[in-house]
Amino acid sequence: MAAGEAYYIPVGHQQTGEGLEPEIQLPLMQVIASLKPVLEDQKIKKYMHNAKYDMQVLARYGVNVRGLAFDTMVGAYVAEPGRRGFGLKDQAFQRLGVVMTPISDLIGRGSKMLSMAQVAVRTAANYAGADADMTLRLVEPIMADLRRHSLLDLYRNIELPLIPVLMQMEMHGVALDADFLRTFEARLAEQVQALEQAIYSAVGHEFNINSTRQLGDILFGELKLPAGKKTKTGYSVSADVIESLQGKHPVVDSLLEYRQLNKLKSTYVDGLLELMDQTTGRVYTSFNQTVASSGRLSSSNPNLQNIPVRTEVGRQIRRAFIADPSYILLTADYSQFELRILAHITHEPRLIEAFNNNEDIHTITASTLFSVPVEQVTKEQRRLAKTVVYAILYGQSAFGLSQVTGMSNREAADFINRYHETFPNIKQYVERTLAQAHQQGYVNTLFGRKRFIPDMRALSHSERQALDREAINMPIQGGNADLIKIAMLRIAHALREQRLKTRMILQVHDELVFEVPVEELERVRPLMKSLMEEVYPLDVPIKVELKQGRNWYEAEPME
DNA sequence: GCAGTCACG
DNA sequence: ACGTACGTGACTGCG
Repeated sequence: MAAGEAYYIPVGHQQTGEGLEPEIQLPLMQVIASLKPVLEDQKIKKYMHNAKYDMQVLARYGVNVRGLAFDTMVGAYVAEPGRRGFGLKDQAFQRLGVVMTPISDLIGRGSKMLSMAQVAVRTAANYAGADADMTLRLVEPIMADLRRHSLLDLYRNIELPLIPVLMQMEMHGVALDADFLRTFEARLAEQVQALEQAIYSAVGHEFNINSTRQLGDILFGELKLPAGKKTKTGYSVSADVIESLQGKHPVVDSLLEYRQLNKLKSTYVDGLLELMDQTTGRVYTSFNQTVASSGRLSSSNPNLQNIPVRTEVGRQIRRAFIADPSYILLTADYSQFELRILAHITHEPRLIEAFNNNEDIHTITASTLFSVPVEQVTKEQRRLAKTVVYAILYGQSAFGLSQVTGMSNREAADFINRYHETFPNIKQYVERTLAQAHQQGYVNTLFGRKRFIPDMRALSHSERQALDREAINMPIQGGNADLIKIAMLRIAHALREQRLKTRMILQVHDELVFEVPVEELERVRPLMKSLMEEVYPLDVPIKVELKQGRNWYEAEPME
């Protein structure tokens, strides 16, 4: 096909539209049978836009697309991950100056939305033809961008082959324990209701607890409690502000508990039940490959990358994520991955030494932070230390640190100083990275993934600082993303080649979750561990922790 | 559709 | 004096 040329095969329209015989439409099965050999032929190259989606649709009709040579959505993302608008219409406008017809012109929007089957053949043909045509015409300019910025290897060797891997994960889905969720739902509903009543009686009247404005008026107006930080629209009623009011009014504790349990109920329990497929009992997330400017994946509908783990009651949600009968969930978690990448990039001797001696960095930091012996560090303290270390690394101020930890501004400043004295190369890395960002206009990861940093000359001080922090974060967060993506490719390859029934089902930034037939466990455990740990040799060892269980709660590693 | 809040790495 | 780690997505209220 050439630019400006496209073909449309009408199938499944409810009406063909004016002037067209019904015979213009072809039987679905006949069309599939004719196209299948072409679509499945490795030698016939395909250019697609958002291939993961179309390949999934075709897969449901038994067509396994081979020969994917270019995905214009993923290509545009790799070329400039910091920007938004990788949709076909956005790209056609940005790169070709073509204003495409939005789909809403054909099918409308909202509740009265039509399906494509209700659109006349000529209208659909023009629309679909434009999609195919623009996809073809976008390949060259995007390819040229990738080449110019030395991004072709990253694109060809990582992002493009990742598409079918993500597709398989999405299609396989995750099994849920619906009975558990419904029981949990009932218990939460009861507790939330009781807390509502407790809040109303503590305040003296009913109101909408979920309305930040009403809540703010009551706490800081009616009850005259001391207001904390402000937002654009009024006084903040976020958890840290309410926590600071503990002991000052009986409503505070109920309010905090209400917030936690209501969040759990609406987002997780109700949300998951809503999105569970009633026939398969599974949820099917989308792994978005073109959203995060650091190169990470994101997950939506439902988001399975933010399932609670930090509090015990929240963590219970993980009991709902189960393996099929005769299967086991296996999680493989990169331990302190970002810090190991940092150690590698910075060649920081103290960090490298600690990792080589197999010491637990966060526990050591926690023992310093809370002045307790290493053996007495609690889970909670370790978790806080972990937050603090990353916060400092990415430029948090003494003030910010004091807010999170509850220590004084002075103590926080001392802690940050001690941190930088202990790990002097980290400061050097920050300076080097900023210099590169300012001089070259971009920063990059070990595998050449780039994030462009705009010219800051016209920006305010705080805007510049924000960009600086993004620049410092990107090589670490993006490097992490590079490495786990490579591991995923090798794992997918190994599972296929060794004809294993094990399926990779989730990726949570530094963790992979597998559904493993019981009889494959002994084989798969060491296989996953070595593939992940040997993904790319760093200056420090890479450590992966495995855990298994009937559900995600039992299989949840330490961090 | 935005703002605020809160869940995760 | 100022504003105060990075990266995400979902839910709710409100105009």
